[in-house]
Amino acid sequence: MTGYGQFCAIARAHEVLGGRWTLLIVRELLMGSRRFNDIRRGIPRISRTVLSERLQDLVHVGAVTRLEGAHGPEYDLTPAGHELFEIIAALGKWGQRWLSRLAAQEDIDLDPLIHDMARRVEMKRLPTEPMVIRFALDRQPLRFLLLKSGEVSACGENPGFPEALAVRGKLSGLAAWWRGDCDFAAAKRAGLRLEGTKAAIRAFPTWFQLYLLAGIKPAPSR
Amino acid sequence: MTGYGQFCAIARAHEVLGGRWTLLIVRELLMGSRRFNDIRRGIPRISRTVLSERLQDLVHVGAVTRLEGAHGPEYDLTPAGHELFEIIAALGKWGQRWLSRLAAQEDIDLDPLIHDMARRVEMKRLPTEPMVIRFALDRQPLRFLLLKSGEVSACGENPGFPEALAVRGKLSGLAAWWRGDCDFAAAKRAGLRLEGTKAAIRAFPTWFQLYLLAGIKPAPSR
DNA sequence: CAGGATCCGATTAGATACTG
DNA sequence: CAGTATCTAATCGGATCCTG
Repeated sequence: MTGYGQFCAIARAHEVLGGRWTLLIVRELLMGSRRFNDIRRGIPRISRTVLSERLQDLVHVGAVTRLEGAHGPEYDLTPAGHELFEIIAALGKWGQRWLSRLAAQEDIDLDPLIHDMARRVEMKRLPTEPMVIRFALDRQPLRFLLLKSGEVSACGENPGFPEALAVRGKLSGLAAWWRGDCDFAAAKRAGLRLEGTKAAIRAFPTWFQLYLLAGIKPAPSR
Repeated sequence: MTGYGQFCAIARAHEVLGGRWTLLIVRELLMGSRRFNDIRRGIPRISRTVLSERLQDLVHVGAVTRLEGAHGPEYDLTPAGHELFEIIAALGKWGQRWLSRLAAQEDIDLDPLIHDMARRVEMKRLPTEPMVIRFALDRQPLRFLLLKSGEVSACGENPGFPEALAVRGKLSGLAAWWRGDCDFAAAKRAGLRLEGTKAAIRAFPTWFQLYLLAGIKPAPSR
């Protein structure tokens, strides 16, 4: 069957937005991604085929525009698309409040996390010298985060700057800290490790604004 | 693949709530349905198998409880489930504002509409005498709405009261009026017909509070 | 009424290869 | 880089039959 057969706006909205991946793509656009492969970096498990389909669907329902930019296609939200923020925010708030946060969230990828961290670097707090942070976590692919004034980017090999810090150990610890579940000391106790100069180790947690929803804390016990 | 592999609460919430039908079931529970087949009346296209699965999933994530009532199982929302209202409301608001309302919404079922109308009868405005309204629309199954003081119910045959009114013609017109897209006169011009005494025909639109989201109007042009 | 169990067809998604 | 085309594998959903 294809539709819900309902007059109700909730059902009709869910028909066009409820598909797998769709709202995650909108989330990426809300966070500022514009290019096809930029969106993919935030959602690495989506296939190109499906991303392409979903973007076309979103254009079709009027939430997204596709424009030929100077360096290739660019996607952007329409006014209707921007209003999807309310839905995304409500989903995120509910998730932060009610989904078990300490549960063994082992099946996550590093790339979306790095992608988010790169977007939320506090430039002003960075040392003036350019540097690179190495992420060598669990079974994740090796990643490097380049931090220099006015430029932050993630890549698979050191782009040629001094390695100020290495992040090792358990990805789940890094994610728990980033999500606002625990402070950095607890993340270390959960198996995250930093290696580098004492100064860099101490400063690292201050270089970022945490995850956008980190301030939303779990609902009281149960 | 099963999960999105993301740390993000939006993605994690979507993993447990984003399945087909799931949020519609929550909508029904928010509207007051408690019994298995009561939920089905509001969502006739769901199969019993899937409804059963989805309810179990919702119990598993902690949004719903299942209790053995005197007359069989009853489902209810937990505190976490009640907070899903924010997501549902955001979805509904977006749908009312941005989804084309006049588009040929021909593929809808009468039953969910009657189900909703039955919930939103304005008792005080009803005549004192019990009565029945016949719904004979398009290719929809014949339905009867029994209105008597303190009791409203929909059924497939006249339960034995005078038929004050018959509603005929196009279901899409009735739905458009109910959703708040047009007034009743416009619904008639779109192919809806009422048959009965002049007084009943005039009074009919006043017997109901319209659809919960009827007050949310479309976003300005485009 | 409220499901569980099974089977089978429809849909969807991922992998792969190819294009401008 | 940004896709499209095609094939196949996995998943999902509906119909049917059965139970307490």
